Amino acid sequence: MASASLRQQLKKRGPFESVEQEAMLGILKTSDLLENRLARLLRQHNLTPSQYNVMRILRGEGQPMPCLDVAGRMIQVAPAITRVVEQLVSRGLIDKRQSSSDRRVFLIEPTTAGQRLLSRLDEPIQSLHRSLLGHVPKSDLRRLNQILEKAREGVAAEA
Amino acid sequence: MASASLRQQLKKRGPFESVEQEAMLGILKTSDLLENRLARLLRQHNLTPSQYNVMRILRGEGQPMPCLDVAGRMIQVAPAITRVVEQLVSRGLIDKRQSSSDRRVFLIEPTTAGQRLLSRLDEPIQSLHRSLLGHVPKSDLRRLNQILEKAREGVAAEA
DNA sequence: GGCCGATAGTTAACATGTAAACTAAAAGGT
DNA sequence: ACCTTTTAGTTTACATGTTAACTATCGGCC
Repeated sequence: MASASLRQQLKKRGPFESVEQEAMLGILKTSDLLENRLARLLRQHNLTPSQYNVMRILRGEGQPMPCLDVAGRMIQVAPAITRVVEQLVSRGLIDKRQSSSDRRVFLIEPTTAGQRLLSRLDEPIQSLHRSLLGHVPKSDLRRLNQILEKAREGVAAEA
Repeated sequence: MASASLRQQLKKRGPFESVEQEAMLGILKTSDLLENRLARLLRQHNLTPSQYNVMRILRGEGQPMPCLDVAGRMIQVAPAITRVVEQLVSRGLIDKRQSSSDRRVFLIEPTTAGQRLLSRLDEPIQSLHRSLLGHVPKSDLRRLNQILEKAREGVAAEA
């Protein structure tokens, strides 16, 4: 193993140059892994992650919501929402109607079909979450959530 | 605030249904935030995140590397690499040559121009990392890295 | 030595995300 | 009332990622 460790010595200036960098890469990589799994599950129900997100946000809100408000809660940018909303409307999962008080805004909300689909997904999604992260102790996950939230606050702040 | 808390009571079954779900969403959201910032910085140097990743992996390896090995270290799938490699070759940042021992494999490595570009990016990238995550105590980041690694192990395992 | 499965990589078709320019309606100042 | 600015949303053009089908080469096996 002498040559292997020699090569390591040559090629690595230490695996990471800073804790921040390691955290950055770790978050991005973990996120990709998780998102892949989620996408795979949703595809079985003919939903993309974006479509699912929109539905989930609408349910969380509990009342009709302007398109751009939905976009604001995702990372996505306006034009992406326009398309996703089109798709969901054409599949009969949400309704879209022009607001009477401000004719610029279009309000969207789930149809009953959309609500049913979302309910059917609750169990599989929960069970995916458990199967993906269930092996991590809950205390660690709580700690993780705290730290991530702290991280996001700072990122949003220095806009 | 009576009506607000009433509405909350109606529309929320608690913000999350499980720690796992909260962690999942937290990771995905944080990752999106960070990736956006990184992409913005890289764009100023005419690089996409994928292109930068390929370059970084090649530098880390320290010797010519088959295309698919590079793909393996990213989340990406083969065809994506083909295109990214094309772009990098056409911009003179990497070299690509057919292996003599196995003519199926194409080895890629950074050109000196590529190495220079990468070096020029080191400082801005580090400084981005610090500006994005510098407000989180290092001990928290170390803990975060541990937990994320643990999470990834389990996810990879239950393939 | 010729077939057969596996592997490296590419091509093509398509869904998704992003940026920039545009339309329509509201808000506000004069 | 009119004109300018702002805001909600769409359209267009393009870069990126993903899947499936394909080519070329290797390796083993008979």
